[in-house]
Amino acid sequence: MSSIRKNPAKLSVAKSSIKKAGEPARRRLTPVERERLIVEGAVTFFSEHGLDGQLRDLARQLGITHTLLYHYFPTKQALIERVYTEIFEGRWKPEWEVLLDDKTLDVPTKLTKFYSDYAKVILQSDWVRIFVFSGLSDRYITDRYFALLREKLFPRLVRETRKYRGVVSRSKPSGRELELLLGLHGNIFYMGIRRWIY
Amino acid sequence: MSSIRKNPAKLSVAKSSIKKAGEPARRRLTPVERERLIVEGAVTFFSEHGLDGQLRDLARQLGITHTLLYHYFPTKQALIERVYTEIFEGRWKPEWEVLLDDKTLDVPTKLTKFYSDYAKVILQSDWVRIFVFSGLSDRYITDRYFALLREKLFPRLVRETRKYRGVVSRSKPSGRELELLLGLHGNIFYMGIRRWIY
DNA sequence: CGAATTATTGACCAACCGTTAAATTAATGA
DNA sequence: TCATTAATTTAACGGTTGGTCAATAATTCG
Repeated sequence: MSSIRKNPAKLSVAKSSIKKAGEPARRRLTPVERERLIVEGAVTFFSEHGLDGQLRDLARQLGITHTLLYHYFPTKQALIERVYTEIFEGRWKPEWEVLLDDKTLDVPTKLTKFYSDYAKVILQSDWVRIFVFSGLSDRYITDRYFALLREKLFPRLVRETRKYRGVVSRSKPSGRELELLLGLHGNIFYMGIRRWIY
Repeated sequence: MSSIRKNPAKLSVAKSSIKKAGEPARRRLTPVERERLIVEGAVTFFSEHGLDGQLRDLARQLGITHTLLYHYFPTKQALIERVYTEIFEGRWKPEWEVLLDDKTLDVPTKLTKFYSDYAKVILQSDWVRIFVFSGLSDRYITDRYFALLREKLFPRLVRETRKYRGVVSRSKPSGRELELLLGLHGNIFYMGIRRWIY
């Protein structure tokens, strides 16, 4: 694009006085505001361009220089980790756990309610695309998310489906049970793939 | 890793005579042999590292220099296109079309036979991963593959399912019919995702 | 208003990456 | 054995990329 690499030195003084009419007199945000903009912009950006997307492009899209990103996040990986907590932990609803633990509801009702709402959260472009991008590269995000599922979701689902089947065992999930859970989760997730990836 | 960037000049003469015992006396292959090795190596490499994988890494894995790749393929994109034809066109079996056109077999038999064999071809690590990698980036490969499906497969499947349902129309596939086909194809493909991506 | 604070930028670096051109050297045939 | 061919390597270039740091300027406050 631009073939100019180095500007003549000592242009800065003149520059501030020139200030083309079109330029919107850049405002200075508080750290909280700026960080918010960066994180939200990063979610969109990485979901479109993948986790290999370049910080300079992200910065340009945000209307800032890429060096400013380093004022808020020490490394690119740190920014990516923040994106993870924003999307995958931030959109996790603790009320799901409450719902599945509710002893006044019957199992089919609980599961239906849960999966309906869970699907709404998961079936979003940024969620699905970032998840797949990570699965294809270092799996940092997918592994962390499955750890979340294993801790907060799977035990409850195993307990509920056993209750429904009249099984009383409290032993670890069998291979078949895990298969069922992954399959269930996968079928929802696959709807996202079809919608957002091809 | 290696901090040495530039070797002292004029080492080449000495080098050939040194030739460490471990070095396997590099052989010179015919263009056909070498190209085979490159294409097969590229399939594995790109399926592991994505289409953004670096030619220098691919070359190192092949035991050659990356510039030699340019002796066989003018650009990186040309190599990727070759990988596409190798995997997605090369593994397409014309006998599938013959099978679906066979008028002596009933529809369920044909469809079962076809999908069983088709799944075997699709459910391979390199096939699935390269397909997804492409879907996430420029879609060059996925678009081309769906064009292949639209031309050689979908018309036959629409015809067969209509025959099975007793419908005689020869009109273009309805939205519901396309949905069915994509869903069928997608469910098989999703098994690959579960197995090879996360 | 003038000084202090700090959000933001410009310049720069080292490593990386696709690509090109020239030099080298293993194989072939006369 | 030696000249020819061409497979393969060495060298280098222009552009890109994550990251560093000193300089700049918008805002705040005494």
